[in-house]
Amino acid sequence: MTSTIHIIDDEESIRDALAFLFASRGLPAQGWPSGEAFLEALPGQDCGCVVLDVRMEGLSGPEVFDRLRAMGWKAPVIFLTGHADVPVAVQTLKAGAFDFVEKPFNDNQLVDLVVKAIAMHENQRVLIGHRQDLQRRIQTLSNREAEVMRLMLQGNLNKQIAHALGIAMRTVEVHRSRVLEKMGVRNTTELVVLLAELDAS
Amino acid sequence: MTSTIHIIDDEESIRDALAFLFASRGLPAQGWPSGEAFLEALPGQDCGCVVLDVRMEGLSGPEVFDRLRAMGWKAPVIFLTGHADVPVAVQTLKAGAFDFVEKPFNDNQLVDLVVKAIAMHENQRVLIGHRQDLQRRIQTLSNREAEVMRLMLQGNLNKQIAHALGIAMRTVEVHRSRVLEKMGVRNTTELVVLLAELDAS
DNA sequence: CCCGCTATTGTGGGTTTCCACAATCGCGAG
DNA sequence: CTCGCGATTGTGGAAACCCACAATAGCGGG
Repeated sequence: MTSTIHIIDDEESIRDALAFLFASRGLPAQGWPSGEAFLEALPGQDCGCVVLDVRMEGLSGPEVFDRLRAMGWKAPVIFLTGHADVPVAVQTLKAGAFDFVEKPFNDNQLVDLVVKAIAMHENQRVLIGHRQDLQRRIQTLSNREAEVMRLMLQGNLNKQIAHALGIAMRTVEVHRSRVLEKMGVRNTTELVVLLAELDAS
Repeated sequence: MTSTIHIIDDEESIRDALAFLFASRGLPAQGWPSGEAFLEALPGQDCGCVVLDVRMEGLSGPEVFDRLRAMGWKAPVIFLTGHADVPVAVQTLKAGAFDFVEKPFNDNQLVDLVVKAIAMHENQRVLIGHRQDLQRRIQTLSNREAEVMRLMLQGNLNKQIAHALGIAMRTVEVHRSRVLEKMGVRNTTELVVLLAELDAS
């Protein structure tokens, strides 16, 4: 596992302790003294997970989280808090945070949590890649092809599509064939299955 | 909206205040003095939503929630708490609770929340109904028909299915036709679309 | 034993899908 | 103006799908 865990906390002792904990488990980690510093550097490529303190000088944890979400951030975010704050916990979880942990925490449990978060992120990265690949294929379709595909997906016969679009059935066959070729599938059934799999995730 | 809101709280004043609040907004409500009482009566048919206090004599809110989930309960559950308890909030939310609200709460916000929860439940009820209908149709298939359908859904030609099952292509045609008839669709595309839509929800 | 149901198979004919080969037209870019 | 691309269409032939009509065999229940 090569993903880096990014620890954002204005307390150096906490950052170092966590970095040491993760390093001792073979998990690469990097600390950031503030949300601002992290947002400015914004290391995205190798990020496996963010461990984010709620209370910080400057931008708070939830504020950093909002910024990340606003820019389409995908890596999981685990909040740490030393103060019981139910509304913040509820709000961040409902907004998509991976988890919310009170200090003091159990080392093993935090590591397990981080490992789970990284694994989930990895799975999602694969799915996102597939979805982007599918999107690229869809982008190669001409307008007409895309239109024919939409009607194909409704289970229409070629002659029904021809009638709907006011063109010859031979033309529908041409478009249909090109759609299947560009989408890399054998037939309409495979196309529906492919689109459905990625729609569901 | 005919769904009932079930309020579970061992404090009669809270139950009555909430029942009054909901009634004043045209939302039918019923109070229960304990989790035990609710679990014993277990009104399921008209339940739109459960509002559940965390701290109670006997079974606690989270314990009631666990019992409900264990029996496949579907209606949304909103927790109320007078004590900041982050781990409980996090755990119940991650276990599927609809929301977690600290007392004192804003009347309008709680009502909005309940209305949202009921609407979500209604949507899910419709989907569950569709899924059950689909399941019933699938149950009408003979073993052989179900087997042919599985291969159909993979985009196989009749002759491919015939080869895989070691039978004549004519037989595959017969099974295929009966599958489409029993599933109430025009062709394999409609069948895949139908199954995918309900799989995704 | 009879009946109903499922599984299986065949024949013949119609419909739909698929496509190689071929061609025209319109539009936009260089 | 030329070229490339997309949209459109036709011909002819093969493959795949669909099904009415017909039949046999096996199994379980009454």
